[in-house]
Amino acid sequence: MSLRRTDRSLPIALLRARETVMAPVRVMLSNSGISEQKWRVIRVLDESGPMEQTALAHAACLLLPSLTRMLRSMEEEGLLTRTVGTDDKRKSIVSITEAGRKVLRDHAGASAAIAADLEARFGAERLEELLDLLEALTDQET
Amino acid sequence: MSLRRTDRSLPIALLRARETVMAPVRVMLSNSGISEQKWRVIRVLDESGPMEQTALAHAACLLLPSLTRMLRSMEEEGLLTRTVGTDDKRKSIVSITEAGRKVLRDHAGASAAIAADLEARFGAERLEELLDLLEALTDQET
DNA sequence: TGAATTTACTTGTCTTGTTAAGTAATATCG
DNA sequence: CGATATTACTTAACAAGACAAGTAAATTCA
Repeated sequence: MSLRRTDRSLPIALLRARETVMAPVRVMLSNSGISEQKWRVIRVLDESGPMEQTALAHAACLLLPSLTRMLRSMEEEGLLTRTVGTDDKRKSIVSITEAGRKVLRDHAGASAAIAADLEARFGAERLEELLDLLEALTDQET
Repeated sequence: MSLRRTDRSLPIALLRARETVMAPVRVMLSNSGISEQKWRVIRVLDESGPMEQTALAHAACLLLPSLTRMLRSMEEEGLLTRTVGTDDKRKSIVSITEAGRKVLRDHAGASAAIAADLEARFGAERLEELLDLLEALTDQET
């Protein structure tokens, strides 16, 4: 009963692939003062509109405690707002602000350039294939 | 210049896929008292033999400062040993111990079962295809 | 209706991620 | 040879990951 070679272990392969892909993104983000996690939060909010924290945490791949702390500082920075749910007062609805959208706009060009470079070097077709497989895998075990 | 849909963003797709795949692994590891990161370290050491910290950090996808801290506690737990390099005294060579190997053996069965379950549900062929694409992606930008 | 659950966060604690700065050993270059 | 890099870690400080416990607002159900 022996273990798989680490480069054929899916969790490890996913992690290594992500580290590779993130390298240029980290450079971009370090020039913006925003963390990788906050970048995901505002992207999800911009894409999906105002949403509850639980849904936001799930979509941005964050745990609720981490999100709670981040939202506090992001609210102070003016990137988003939180309002108590009208129907259900336990919920808090998070919305992106214009300042938040500006951060996205300010880096959309660099972000697109990084994606385009990857697509050119890895191949558009293989990239689509990979994204399809990843999406299928994620949908697998909901 | 707009951003890619988050489920078509490779960094985010990789992260989401990994979260999905890791769920059962986390359950297994929580029953062992060992963290996901320490699990990677002993797997790499078992696979590749004694190695320097820089190489180990790279192979296990950890930053050196994180590794430094982890190695201290793992050494105390008896999972591995560190020796100063003979030729170059800056280097420290890390080796897995018998106790470390025992941790691997103790969970190899559960680990293989999780991998087999995934393979069965996702399909062996698609899994190989996905691993090939991930490996190609990782090799892309060395 | 009201006691017991469940849900949606929040807080606390500890480990790990991340960046910058520090230290000691080795390599390089004038 | 000796001053100056460079390399291989280590330490420090703060953000984020992870798990457990806490709180307040719904929901369920006897």
